[in-house]
Amino acid sequence: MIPALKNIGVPMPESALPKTYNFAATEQRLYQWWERNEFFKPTNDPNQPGLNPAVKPFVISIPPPNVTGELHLGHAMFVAMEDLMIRYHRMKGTPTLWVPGSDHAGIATQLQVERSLMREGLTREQIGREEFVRRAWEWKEKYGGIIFQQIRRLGASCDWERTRFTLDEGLSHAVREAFVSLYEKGLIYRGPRLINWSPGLRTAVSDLEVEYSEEPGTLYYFKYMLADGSDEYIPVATVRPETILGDTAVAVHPEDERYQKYIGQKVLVPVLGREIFVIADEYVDREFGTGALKITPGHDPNDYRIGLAHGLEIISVLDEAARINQNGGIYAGMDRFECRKKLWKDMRAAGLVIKEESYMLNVPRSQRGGEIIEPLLSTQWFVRIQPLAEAALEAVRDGRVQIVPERFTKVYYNWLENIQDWCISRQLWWGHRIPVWYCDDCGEMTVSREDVNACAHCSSAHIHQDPDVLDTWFSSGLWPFSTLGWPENTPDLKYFYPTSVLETGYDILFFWVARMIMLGLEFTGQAPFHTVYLHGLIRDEHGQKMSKSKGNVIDPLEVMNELGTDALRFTLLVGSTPGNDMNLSVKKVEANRNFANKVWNAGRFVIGALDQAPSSPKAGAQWTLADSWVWARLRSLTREVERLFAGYQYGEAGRQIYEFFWSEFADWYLEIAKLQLMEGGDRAYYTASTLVRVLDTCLRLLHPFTPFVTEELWQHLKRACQAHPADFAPKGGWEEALIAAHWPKVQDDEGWEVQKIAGFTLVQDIVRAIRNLRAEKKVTPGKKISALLAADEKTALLRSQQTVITALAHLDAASFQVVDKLAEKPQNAASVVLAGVEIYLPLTGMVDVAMERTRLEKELQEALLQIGRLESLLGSPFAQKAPAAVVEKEKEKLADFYQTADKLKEQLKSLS
RNA sequence: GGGCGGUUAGCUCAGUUGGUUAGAGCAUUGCGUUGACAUCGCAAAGGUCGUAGGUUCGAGUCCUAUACCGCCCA
Repeated sequence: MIPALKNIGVPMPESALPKTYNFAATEQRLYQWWERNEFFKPTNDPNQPGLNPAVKPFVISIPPPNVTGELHLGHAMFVAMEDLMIRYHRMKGTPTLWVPGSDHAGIATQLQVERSLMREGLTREQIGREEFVRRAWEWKEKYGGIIFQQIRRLGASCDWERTRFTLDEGLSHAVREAFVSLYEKGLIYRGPRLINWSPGLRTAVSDLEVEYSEEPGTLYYFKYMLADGSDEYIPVATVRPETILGDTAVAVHPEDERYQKYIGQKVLVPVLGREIFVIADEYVDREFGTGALKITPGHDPNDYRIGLAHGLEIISVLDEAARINQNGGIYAGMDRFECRKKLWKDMRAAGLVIKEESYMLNVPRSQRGGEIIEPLLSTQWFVRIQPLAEAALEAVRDGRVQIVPERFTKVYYNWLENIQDWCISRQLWWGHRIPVWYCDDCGEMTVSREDVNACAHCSSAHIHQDPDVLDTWFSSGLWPFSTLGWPENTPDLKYFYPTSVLETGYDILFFWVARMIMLGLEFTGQAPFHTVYLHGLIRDEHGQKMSKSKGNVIDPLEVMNELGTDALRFTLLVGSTPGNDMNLSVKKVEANRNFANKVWNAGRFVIGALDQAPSSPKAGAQWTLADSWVWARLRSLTREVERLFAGYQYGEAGRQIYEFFWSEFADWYLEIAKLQLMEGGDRAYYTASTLVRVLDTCLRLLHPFTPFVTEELWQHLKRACQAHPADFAPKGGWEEALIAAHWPKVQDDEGWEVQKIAGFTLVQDIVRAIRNLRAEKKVTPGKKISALLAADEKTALLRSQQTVITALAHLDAASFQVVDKLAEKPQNAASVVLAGVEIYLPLTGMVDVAMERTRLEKELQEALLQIGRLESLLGSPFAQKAPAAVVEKEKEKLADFYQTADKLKEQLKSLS
């Protein structure tokens, strides 16, 4: 169903087509035209009368970009991929919905607003929470639309009327519902845990937001003196001396003979002099360091676990800014790294230092700021993730969700099988505030979907809401259904959920995809999509990560400005394979800009060709060899594209369309069409018809890749055809727009194709051979020469193709001759043999007999080589074991080479 | 430590049920412009498909081992 066109201007200018495709004058105009004519809206809309609920829609939720983010190639990639899928399904006639939206991006946005405050000399603490949030919204209103405009430039055919934002009322409602519902089920809890603390941002972050980087550091060896006053000590090694201040045990392996005697004894914490026990734990690696391990449960995840197991005291020695707190005695107030130096110095003075060693550290750094993350004991909110994870694992295991490429399923399993509870509270101001109120009187918590004024337990009005907000990914995790209206059972949710494909980069498989599956299953009972398609990351042309500091960033907007959106899209789509990173260079985009121009010019030619076609044919179609060939090839291409699309092989499909369009349709058929048009009459009529059909089909196949140039050209084509009395309309007539035109139908071969393709291939080979020979003999391209072909059983075929061969090989038609056999070889002729066809180019005065002999001998040798190869192949078990068709093919080749060799021998004889 | 990916032409990459002379774009070389396109055309050169084994009539493609590069998890 195509929406009716409103009368709001034509989609193209009236003037004749320019020689070069002008993307700058096209893209915006077409985009607006599509959007205004509601081509981006689903054709079967549950909010409109006449919904057919039985028709299954195709739905994608956009991976929401940061609301104040700027377009980068990652966006360009997902837009290109998703728009391709959307356009394809739309053309197939499926009701299609692509839901756009953006993410409030807690940390990123808050930082931006803080930065702008800083320019006014303000901090967020100074202006207070309420004012800060107000300003953040202001910021969002001001800059939040930019990313959408940029995504529009990429040609994204989203339904913009359904645009969502994670902090919208509806989505906030969904977040509340999700939080409270999980809490009520006991799947959300609050408590002190060792979490990852970002001292710069002053907030907790989740495990996923920590990245580990290998960095050179030092392993510090020192003495843990026994508390009994003896000189004995246990040597201990650490990479973080400042945490010594928080040590609450020294652990050794229970079977370690060196230290067994100390187990249960007390040792003294350096400088502080605190007494702590020596404990035994199998976790200790006897080979590492000294084999004795200091235990700091307050500042190391592994120590934390040991601490819990042994009931050790947990001492936190760092504050929110990672400065030493009062537990650090004389070091209180010092920065963590400063303290490290000072303490070590003091220990050295105290004679406790043994040695230092260079050591490769695994430093936890913030994914956001890059600062060193501190494991810190802190009271936070967590999602008890195991039950959710198990359901999410099952959904992939039993195939309800399919991950493409398949290898990522293993990564997915591995992560979910070892998942830790998810810390969801953030000490930020920009985000969904945690819907929990604490009572100042009775101390109880009130967890509520609605804002409350009184404690649910004692009715006290002395309550305060939890100051923290939720991890942005908590709201993103609800995205596929919250954007459709959940928790309300809206018509959109009923009809469009579950969505179809979730397309994104593999780098957020855990952050986002896994969480959507978990939360989707939990809240809707259904997997939020049936397929996860993961694309790779985009790097520079040498595989380096793009970064501002390296200066190798390619700005998609600049590329689009210079080379056009279609060129960029085609490059991203065709240059990548699922799940693999791609290296992008502007050179590649240029090549594809050229392709868009090629399409444009082929289109200009076809449109011009209409003038040469009579208004109606006198008789039924008499297809030429070229007509049949191009048609057969096109149908084969259509089948291939369909097959590849079904397997998410979009890149390969694009390459094949490119290949066909340029190397077959433009290079060969168009050239032959010129000849056929010149014949006039029915020949011209049917040629024009073929040109239109092939171009039309190609534009359809290409449209999901390069929407702009194809739509523009197609509109021109349609208009030109309609102006022609014959119309040449495709089956079913011309649709309003290519974006809503039907996708080419796959058709099976009818039997005649193989022979036509073989015949035409021979013509191509002969033309190429002649061109080759001419180039070799330095015959100027303009010069028409005569040719003589001896073609045996191919004679009739080649005679019928005389016009084609002579024109494409620049031969003199009058003296072109195809004969069955030659009684006598022509003298002074350059010759070549090809699939049993002898080709002679009489080049009087230009043929050096000796050189000709050498060349022919070389060719003969090659033929004999092949004969040898094929004979031994066919003499081997291959002949019995390989499928008959494969064997037959080889036999035919052998026969051809026999013929060729014989003829070469004769030619050589006649030369002497 | 575990897992995954890559290794194919000078560069960047395709090559998905194994089918027998391995493809493209860019770069290089030669020739060429009076109407589709110089954002082009015609032609040329360029590869023991990382290495070593194995399976098979047949391996770039499947299996095993291994080297190097990269990524993810711990």
